Amino acid sequence: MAGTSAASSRSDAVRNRRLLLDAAAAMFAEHGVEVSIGEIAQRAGVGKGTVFRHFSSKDELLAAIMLGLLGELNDTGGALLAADDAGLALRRFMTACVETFVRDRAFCETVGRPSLQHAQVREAIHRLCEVAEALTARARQEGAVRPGITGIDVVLLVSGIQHTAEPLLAAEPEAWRRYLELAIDGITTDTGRALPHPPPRHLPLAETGATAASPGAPDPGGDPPRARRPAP
Amino acid sequence: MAGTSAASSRSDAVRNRRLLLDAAAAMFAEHGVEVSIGEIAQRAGVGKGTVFRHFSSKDELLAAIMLGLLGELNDTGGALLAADDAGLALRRFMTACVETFVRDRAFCETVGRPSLQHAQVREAIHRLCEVAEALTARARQEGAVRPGITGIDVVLLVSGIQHTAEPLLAAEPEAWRRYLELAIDGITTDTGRALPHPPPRHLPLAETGATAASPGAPDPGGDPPRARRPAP
Amino acid sequence: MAGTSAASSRSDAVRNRRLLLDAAAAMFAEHGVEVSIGEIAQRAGVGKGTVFRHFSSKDELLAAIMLGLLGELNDTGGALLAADDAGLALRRFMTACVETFVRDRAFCETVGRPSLQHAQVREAIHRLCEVAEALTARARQEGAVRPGITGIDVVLLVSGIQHTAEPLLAAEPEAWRRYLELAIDGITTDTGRALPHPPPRHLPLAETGATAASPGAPDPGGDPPRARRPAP
Amino acid sequence: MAGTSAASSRSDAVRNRRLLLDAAAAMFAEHGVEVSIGEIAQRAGVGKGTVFRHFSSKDELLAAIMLGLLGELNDTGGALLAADDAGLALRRFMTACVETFVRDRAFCETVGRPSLQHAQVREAIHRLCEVAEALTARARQEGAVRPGITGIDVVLLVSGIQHTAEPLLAAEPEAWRRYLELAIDGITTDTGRALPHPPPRHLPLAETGATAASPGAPDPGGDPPRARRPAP
DNA sequence: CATGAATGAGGCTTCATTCAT
DNA sequence: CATGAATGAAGCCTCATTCAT
Repeated sequence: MAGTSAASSRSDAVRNRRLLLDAAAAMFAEHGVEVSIGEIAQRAGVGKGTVFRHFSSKDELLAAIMLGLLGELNDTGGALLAADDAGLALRRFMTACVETFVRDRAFCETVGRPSLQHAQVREAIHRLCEVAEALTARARQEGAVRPGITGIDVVLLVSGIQHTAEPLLAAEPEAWRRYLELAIDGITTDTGRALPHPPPRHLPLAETGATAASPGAPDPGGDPPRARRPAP
Repeated sequence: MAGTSAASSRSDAVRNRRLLLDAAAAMFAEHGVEVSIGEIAQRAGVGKGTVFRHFSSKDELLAAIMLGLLGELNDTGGALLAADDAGLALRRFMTACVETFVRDRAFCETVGRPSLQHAQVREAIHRLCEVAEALTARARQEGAVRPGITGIDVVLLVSGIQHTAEPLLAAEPEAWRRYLELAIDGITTDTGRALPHPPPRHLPLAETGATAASPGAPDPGGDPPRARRPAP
Repeated sequence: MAGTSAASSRSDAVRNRRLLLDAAAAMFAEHGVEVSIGEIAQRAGVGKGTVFRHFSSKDELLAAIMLGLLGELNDTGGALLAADDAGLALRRFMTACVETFVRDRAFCETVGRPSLQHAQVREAIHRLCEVAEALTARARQEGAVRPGITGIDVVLLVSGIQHTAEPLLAAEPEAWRRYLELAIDGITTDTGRALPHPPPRHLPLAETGATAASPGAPDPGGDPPRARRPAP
Repeated sequence: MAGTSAASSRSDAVRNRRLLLDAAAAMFAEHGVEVSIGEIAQRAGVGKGTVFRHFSSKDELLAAIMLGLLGELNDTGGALLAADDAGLALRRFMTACVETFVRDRAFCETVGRPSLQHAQVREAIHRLCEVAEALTARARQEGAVRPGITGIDVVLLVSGIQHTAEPLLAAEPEAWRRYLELAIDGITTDTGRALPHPPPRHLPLAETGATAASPGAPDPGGDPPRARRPAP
């Protein structure tokens, strides 16, 4: 019903997109990926249809938020490459990463999982690993981390740190610092002994049918590759 | 007691119960707690109703599986208390824990989360923390772990290790050993510096209002305690 | 598994039937016809299958109980036919009826409803109406009830009295006496004015396909004939 | 408020809501509260989900219908308070009530039962009792009803009248008039004898623990308060 | 004969997504 | 463009009845 005059459709849309991203970011952060589109729309003060006008699916919306956060981390990491103290830079990068994880439930559920369907998110995670690798390499050369530690290790660790601290966070929001410190100690101290498993070369990010899976056999039972356990 | 009940004596029922537990264990392990009762029943080769004959709800079934796994770990930990080398005993306990986590997606989603509704599971986790504390205390006295590390730290860490390695496991099922080693190095090496956050006193396990819930924080709107981030 | 010797199968069965009838009577009385077979079996201390050995369906079991109660009322009514004071006899019959209704939730839900499928129950209700008619006729002749009141009226009224008092019974178990008195006053006092609707000739008891309904058209949408209400 | 909400403004939604209410009213009237949401949706020609868009649960839908009917009766009663002939006004009120009961199976199953969970429905029934009391009081002063008859008596009686006539209604839709007349005669004629039970003070409407529930009777095992009969 | 295990249809409810207004 | 109404698949759970032990 037209409504308040011949509204400036363009700027309205821009504003709505902003409202939507903010609302979705907050809701995903608080409630995780399971939050319903309806709740996000309500928080944004728009209709549910508007969500789908701006984002073709819930996954796209989620991806947009995640890309924003990943972008921030990539920027942070990039800036830290210019720091003098490589060890401190790495520590700051890891701190920034854990803070992001700790703040955002959906980020935890999305990043570092092999079930990532979204190409751009995979790409951004890949870049994050590269940034982490660059920072780690500098720290390695400086002797600030033990040999064999890679950027992927670092990215995986920050995700794990959040998970470690998770049960405590409601009562003690800063508890993650304890486990970050432990992890940094773990990758810093050179015990002389080699780690029992070679460093990961790359982060395997699931693809629905890319290289290996022939399109004719799309894994009908389909599921994120996980779990073994032989029948007992 | 509820649901799990005593013995069903009849041989076919026992067999079906076994089939059911195995199927549920496998499905929960592979697909996590979200797997549907229908799929479990199908895998077990029984009707949906049969699941509910043996377990009064999906939660009871899940709890039965989780209690089994937690029981195994508790037994393992208990046995290791008799070992000579306390440091090695702790390592073996942590290894056993991570192996369980790594094998079982639902275990990861259930244990160490603050949203545990099931009293017996909470109790078993509590016992796991006590076993971990006993093992850790011995290792601490022996100097095998740095001061201030507690059993709860250990339990939280093994959960985090699984999470850290998770993206690699499909391609490299033993990758968790790398991160377990890092974590053990982290809690072993005494850097002299104190950790930035005091050790956790207890694992906060959600309760609907039972014993511990302070009357001042009734959380009426109810939600898994999680997430910060004020509205932007 | 034979068990405790070569049990006297005959007397066992008799005993079980008794246990079952008592348990079913109590459960139907307390919880109404919706009570589950499982609960009845449990209360009787027998297996669910035993219920179906003795009664081919839940309806048969229900009918057996109802027939017992109806039989008692018929006997009571029959005995009262020999009483001197016909008015008092009728009052006593009605009192006995209401007491039965008030004691038994399933009796209320079953008797006097047009949805009675069970031939023997229909027959017993029919007999109850005849007994009521005999008592009423005597009272009418004696001038103890106004003209035009029939046995069917009486049977319908006692059912209605229970229903009237129902909401009060939990708090005041004897409240039905108030409404029984009102009803008796209603059928006793001759106002001189004729009642606005002719006395019912017979109690229409539903049949699933007896006389009218051709077996080829078994009322597929099937439902107790009830309710009109044109679209408003 | 809940569920029913304000206006839906959009014309198709309004139309569907209307269709839904009509369909639900008809189905509840015909088949009682046990009718399934699926059947209601089908009758309305909408999807099952649409029902839940308009009403947050089956209970809310039922309550909406019941509140409508109770509202009509309350309005009718209120208007009759202005009538000259208080006795006639009461008769007309009772007639309107019975007509509503007789038309609607769910209304019978809902109103006057102690198992009412819905606060607004309880409230509306309470108001109905007040209206009935006002009408009855006027009739009492006028000598049109015998002493001691209350509004609650009247409300209970109309419910009982429906129940009395129920078995006849399919064959003789107006048969209730006979029993209404009897009931009116019962409460009109002053026999001089006091009724055997004191008039009900209030209609006990089940509450989960709200206002009136005496702390001494918390009914922990929970069950619709009903049934006596000790275990045999 | 008795048991209680298994079945499976059917009920309520949620939610991503589509589409008429 | 925005809206929010409609959809329908899917999930959990109950229970009368059948049947292997």
